Amino acid sequence: MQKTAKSLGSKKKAGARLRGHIWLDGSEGTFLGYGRVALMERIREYGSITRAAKALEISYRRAWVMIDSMNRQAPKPFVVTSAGGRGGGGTLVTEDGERAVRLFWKFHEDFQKFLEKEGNKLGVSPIKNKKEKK
Amino acid sequence: MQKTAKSLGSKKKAGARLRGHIWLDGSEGTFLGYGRVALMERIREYGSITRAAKALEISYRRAWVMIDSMNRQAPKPFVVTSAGGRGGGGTLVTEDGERAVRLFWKFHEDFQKFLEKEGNKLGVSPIKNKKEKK
DNA sequence: GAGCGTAATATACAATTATGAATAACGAAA
DNA sequence: TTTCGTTATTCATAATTGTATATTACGCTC
Repeated sequence: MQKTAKSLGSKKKAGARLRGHIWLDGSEGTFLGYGRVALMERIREYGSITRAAKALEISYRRAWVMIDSMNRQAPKPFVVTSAGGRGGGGTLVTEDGERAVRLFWKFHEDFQKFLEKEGNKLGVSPIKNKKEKK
Repeated sequence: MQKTAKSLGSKKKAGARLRGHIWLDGSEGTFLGYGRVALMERIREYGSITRAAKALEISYRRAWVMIDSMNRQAPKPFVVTSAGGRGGGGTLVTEDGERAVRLFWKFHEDFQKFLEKEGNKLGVSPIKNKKEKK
C-alpha cells in the first residue's frame, strides 16, 4: 500500500466518450429497445419475420421471441402475423407499432443530444469516433 | 395478413417506463460503468480486491479483470495494488479514481433527470414501479 | 528466514444464452 | 386437394460468459 498519486490526472480522461443504451421497460422487463425497433423496421420492409431475421443476421427464433414479448406487453399488438395463405403468410407492423418506432427514435435522438451536452458539461472528450478526419 | 388496427392504442403505453444504462468508453471498450464504480467504492471501503469482490458477490477474477482494464485505459491508475507486506497487501483507490467515481455519479444523476423529463415529454408513463394504486 | 494474507494468474467447469435444424400447422390459390 | 412459403414450436448443440479452485509471487512482520 503506497504510492499516493501526487499530481492529478488529466481532466479529459484522454479520449473517453460518454455512451449509453436506452429502452422501454414493460411488465415483463424489456418492452422496446434498439433490437426490437430494428426488427420492426425490417418487418415493415420485407413483410416477413423470416426475411427480417436474415437481414438482421439473427435467428428466426430470437426474432420471434422479441415480437412475442413485445406484443404481449403492448396494449395492442405492434405487429400482426399470419401463417398460411398467399405467399405462405406474413407479418406487418401496425399503426401502433409504427408510432412506437417513431417514439423510440425521438427518445434516442434526445438521448444523443443529452450525451453531447453532458460530455461538454463534465469535460469528457467530445471525440466522436476512431478514425474521423477533417 | 389482415387486421389493420383501426383505433389507435393508448398513448401512455400502459405503464411502460423509460430506462437506460450509461458508461464511459475508452480505447478498449468499456472504461467506466456501474460495475467498476461499485467496485471502486467497495475497494475504498475494504482496502482489498478479495473482500470487495465478496461484498459484491462477484468472483475475484472478474473484479481483477475490471480493475486491470480500467487502469490500462486511464491516463493514471484509478486503483493501486500491492501484494505482500503487512496484512498481505491490499488495494486502494487513487485521487483520480475518486474523481472518476464522483464524475460518474454526476453523469448518472443528470441521466436520471433526463429520463424523468423525457418521460413527461414523450407522454410515457411516469409510473415508477409496479403495483401502485390510486 | 518462516508465517501470513493478499495480489496475480492459469485452467477446468458451470451456467447462461444463442443458434441451427427439424417438424407441424396454417390457409389462400391453382 | 395439392402446392407453397410462412409462422410456430421443439430440441440438441454451439458459443459465450462467469465461477470455482489451485498455485505462485509478493513483502512486511516477527
